Amino acid sequence: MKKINIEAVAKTAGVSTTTVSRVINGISTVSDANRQMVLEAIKKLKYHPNPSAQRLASGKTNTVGLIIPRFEGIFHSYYALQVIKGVGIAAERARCDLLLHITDGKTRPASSAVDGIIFVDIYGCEELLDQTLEEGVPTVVLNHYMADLPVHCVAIDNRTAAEKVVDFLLKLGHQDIATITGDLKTQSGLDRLDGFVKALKDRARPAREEYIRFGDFGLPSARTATEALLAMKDRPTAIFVASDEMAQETINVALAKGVRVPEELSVVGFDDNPIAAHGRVPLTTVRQPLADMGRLGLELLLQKGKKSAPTKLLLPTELVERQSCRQTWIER
Amino acid sequence: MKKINIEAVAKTAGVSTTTVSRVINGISTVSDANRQMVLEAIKKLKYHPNPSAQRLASGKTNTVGLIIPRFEGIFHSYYALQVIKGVGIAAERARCDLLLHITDGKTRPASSAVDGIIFVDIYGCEELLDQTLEEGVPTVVLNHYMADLPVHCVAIDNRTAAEKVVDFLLKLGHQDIATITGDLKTQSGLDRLDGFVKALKDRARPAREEYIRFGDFGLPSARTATEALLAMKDRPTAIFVASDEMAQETINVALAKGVRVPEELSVVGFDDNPIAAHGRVPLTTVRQPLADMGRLGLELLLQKGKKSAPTKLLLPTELVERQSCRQTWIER
DNA sequence: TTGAAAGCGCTAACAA
DNA sequence: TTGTTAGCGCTTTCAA
Repeated sequence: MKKINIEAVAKTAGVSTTTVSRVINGISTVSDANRQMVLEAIKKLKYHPNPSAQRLASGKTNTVGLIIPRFEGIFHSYYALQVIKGVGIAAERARCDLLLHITDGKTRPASSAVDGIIFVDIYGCEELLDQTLEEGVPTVVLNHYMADLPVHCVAIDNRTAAEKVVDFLLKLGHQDIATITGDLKTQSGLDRLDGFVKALKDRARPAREEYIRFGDFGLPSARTATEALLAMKDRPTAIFVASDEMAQETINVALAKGVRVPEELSVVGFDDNPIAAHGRVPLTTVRQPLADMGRLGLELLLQKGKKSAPTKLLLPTELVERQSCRQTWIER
Repeated sequence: MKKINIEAVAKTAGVSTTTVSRVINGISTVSDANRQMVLEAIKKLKYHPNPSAQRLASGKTNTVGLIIPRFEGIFHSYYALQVIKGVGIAAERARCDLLLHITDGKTRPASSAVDGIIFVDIYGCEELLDQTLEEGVPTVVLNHYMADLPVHCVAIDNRTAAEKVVDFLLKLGHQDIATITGDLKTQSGLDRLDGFVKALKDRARPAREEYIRFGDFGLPSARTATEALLAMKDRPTAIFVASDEMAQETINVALAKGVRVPEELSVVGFDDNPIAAHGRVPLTTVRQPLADMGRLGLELLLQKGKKSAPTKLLLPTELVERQSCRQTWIER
């Protein structure tokens, strides 16, 4: 049993290896007759080109490194898998290999192993990012907008999203709007709060300080915050919660205390986590295009490479109205 | 600026490329003096071996393909990311590259691109599996025990887990135990039901047919099933639900109907999804070693290769007692 | 439109 | 313990 390599194909097709290579790579300067012969030989021998050899000879890896920071939160969140899915499907479509690297912030794929690198979030990987930029590896950062660094970014427009939520609640007649934040060490947590505060300020309805409660995306923090909010003498009529999971907990706490949702309390979440659509009170929330973020990240990397100026994409969100919010004037 | 390859290192170190190669690959037949020189040269030049060249020359890819079937369910589940994490961390430790491939069941990495392949679940990828086995690529299937095929498997012992749950509930004094199943098209769904039924039968307490309600891992199905169960004249005192998410919904429905949990109804879930620990009623559930499953899968692939007979691993689960179950005799 | 031949960067006999 | 040398399988100039 002989090895099936490009030479074997060339021999059975009666052409040179160069011609076979041309057919494989879709280079047009091959006569139809020869192309047919080669194609048949390939099929007959069940030939598959050896990727390592292709890469070595061409200098192109056709591979993108996908780096996931190894902090626990990311493995419990809804979003990481959605982003991976987006990147993965785009990669399959582009016939590009994905090198998955779950990192502790120290290791990453060798530059010569990839044409580019995608960071899914950057938390704990700042050094790695500096390295790749220094080495000139084309790089995209997802879900974290880095204004200062010369790197492609695709992120969610959390501020505008928060603004939309505020406007939505104001339009429903709410005067007393509170928020339960996410982890302010994360950009999403911070931006959602900033957007909330700024929106209220811009609309001459500055947020009361006691209406801002700090959570960390964890359920216990949501519980505590909600309890504090509901125990207030002049408690809010609406709460903007920084994640759907937390918002679910807010609803649970409210209902347990006999506070009806949405009749007495409106709640808005963030994520459009499918679990939120089916809970006791279908949650009004903000949908983020997570899979799109992944897809765009890959496409950006493939198109731009390192040539162009860093592209910064801020993806729009969409408010999904379900049944956890209510107009205040209905009950007046 | 010259290219930094193994020859450049050899030159600055004053040795042959072979010696450099030996140092890189940790082959011991190198004098300490030379080793030092080489190491210094590597550091000085910031040299990184070219993986494609290494692979081509050695015939070993040092790469494992990780195949994820592209059906929606898998991206909404808690488990996929945990398994990926397990595989990923083990791969980082073994200094082995992971080729992530999200597939529609048609495409997969070329055999020559990987030393082996791991399927995370097999749903929709049966053909691909046949191909890899036929081509003699070392293969591991995770989360699906395939008794007949000569392939390494690492899965969860769902039957025994269900049995444990039954024994636990029986010990608490429950006579009327119901179950809400997962999607019976999945192996986990099916095995959890089988284990449940068999356990009751073995203990001479055969399950009543009306106490078996069919869900599909989706929240609406859990809601419907729970409502039906609670509406029964002689409703069960305990329900074993095939996933934590569904179990949460069961609790929600029960509480909404004024059925207290655990006082009037005990509920056991499956997964140990972190969200279940923090809900309104901390959920008693079954913990599956998902990350371990991933890790073991990779280690198995690396150790065994295709040489040995197929290894079939069934990982044990652990019952995590929280507060959603209660002894019946307390309230009597 | 075709093919000969020179690498791509590395590993592994083999000989010294 | 070291180095020489012949590939690994492919791409790509260059000349025909």
